[in-house]
Amino acid sequence: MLEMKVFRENPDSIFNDLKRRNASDEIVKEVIKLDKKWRAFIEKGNGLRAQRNSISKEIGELKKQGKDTSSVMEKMSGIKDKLSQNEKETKEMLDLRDQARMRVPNILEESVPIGEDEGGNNEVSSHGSKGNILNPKPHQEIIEYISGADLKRAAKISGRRFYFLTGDLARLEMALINYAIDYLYQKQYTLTIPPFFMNREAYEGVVDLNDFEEVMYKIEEQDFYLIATSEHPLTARFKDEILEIKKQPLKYAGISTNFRKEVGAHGLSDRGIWRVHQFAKVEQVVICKPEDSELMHNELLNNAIELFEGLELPFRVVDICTGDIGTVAARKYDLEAWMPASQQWKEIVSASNCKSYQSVRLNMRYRTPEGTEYPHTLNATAIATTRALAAILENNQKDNGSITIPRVLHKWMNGQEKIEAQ
RNA sequence: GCAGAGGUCGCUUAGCCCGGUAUAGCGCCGGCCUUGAAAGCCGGUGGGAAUAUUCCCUCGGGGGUUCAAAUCCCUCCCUCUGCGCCA
Repeated sequence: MLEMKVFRENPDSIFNDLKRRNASDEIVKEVIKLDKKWRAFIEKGNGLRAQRNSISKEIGELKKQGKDTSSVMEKMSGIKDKLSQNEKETKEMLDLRDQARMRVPNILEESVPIGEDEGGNNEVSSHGSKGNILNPKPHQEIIEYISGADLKRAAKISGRRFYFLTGDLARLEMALINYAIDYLYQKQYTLTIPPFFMNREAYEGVVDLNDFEEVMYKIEEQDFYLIATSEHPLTARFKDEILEIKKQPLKYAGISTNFRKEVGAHGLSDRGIWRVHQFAKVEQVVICKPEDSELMHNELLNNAIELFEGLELPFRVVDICTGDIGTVAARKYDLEAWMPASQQWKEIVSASNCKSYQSVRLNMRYRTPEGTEYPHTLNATAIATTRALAAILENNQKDNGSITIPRVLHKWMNGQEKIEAQ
């Protein structure tokens, strides 16, 4: 949600942004209109309350002196009626204003490329080499012959898009997690294991409202949603608080299982463990002063790049365009791994600068000499295990069916260097 | 889950019994002092609306009683202590 002062002082910045997104600006006009009405109600209410307070004082004085109060009491009852009517209208107007305001997307950074969909994304850089694999097998086949996962029985007891990770592949997942955690520890990110359930109110602070239908699972009959990423609890953690951000930004490494409905996703490219309802992810989360957020965005992106360079995987960095970026982020970069079997680049990391969009909704501020200010929030994948595993399986497959384990992971695999076909 | 005690401005805390504009300390910011700093002293330090100046809101959330609620009543949430249960 955008700060109200943007609508009041610089609405053109929103209108221009929506033009770049090729989106309607009706909703912005609605917010501005409702805000004016709300302010008129507030003023009227303040006047009534001022009257009420002064009459109330008068009554106190009169009673102290033992004088008659019936005439002022009568005046009071008229004011109280008007005030309760006004309070109802004021609240309604504020609710309407903020319902509309919630639907206005973040203002994008000016350099975000313009485009209709993912086809408009810009490749920024590429890393590693694609290798030379003869007849590469897709990861869902490799999983079978190394006995790395059991999707069939997972489907029997849970449903499609679930899996048992088994043996060396499960060990490899733990190695990836440890690899990411140790890397971020060295960069001063505080490891944080969050709650996996969050209530609706907190959740509204960090996501697009559509996500409630399309992404998060709701616990039946209870005000709980399963988290879709540790970014959500880590960012919502300081809701309604005034933080002390000294020099250093607040930096966290979140780790959790993530739960996603994946509504509407189908197709060949989603087989195996690429798109699943449940997966582990190490996430980077930063809360910082506005002036630091661009720098921190680069840091998060560089961390992801270094992690995947360490894994010796071929990947590229993509600058996400206006049509593909969504409502919350002001700038977003993805890392896309090269998948030899399908000959496609596929998303493995997403790094977003949300600016103050989340902190406004969360009512999370930090103290400055002049008062309070909304901090910027940023998030980026460090390693999402299932996708990293799929990329490793496809890129590291050998002619004899074995999989070489990236060197940086050996220390968490008891020195094991490859996974053999069973 | 049961019983008791609690939730007050960034943090700590007084006020609650007995209703009438929220107290003090710490931290932070500014000023004085100083070669510089510390200490000391002085002032400021939640949010909103409009501004020569003001006005309003804010004591965990919601509701009620009252001319008037941090204070009384109801309700929900959370924390602590003890008991119970438990990986």
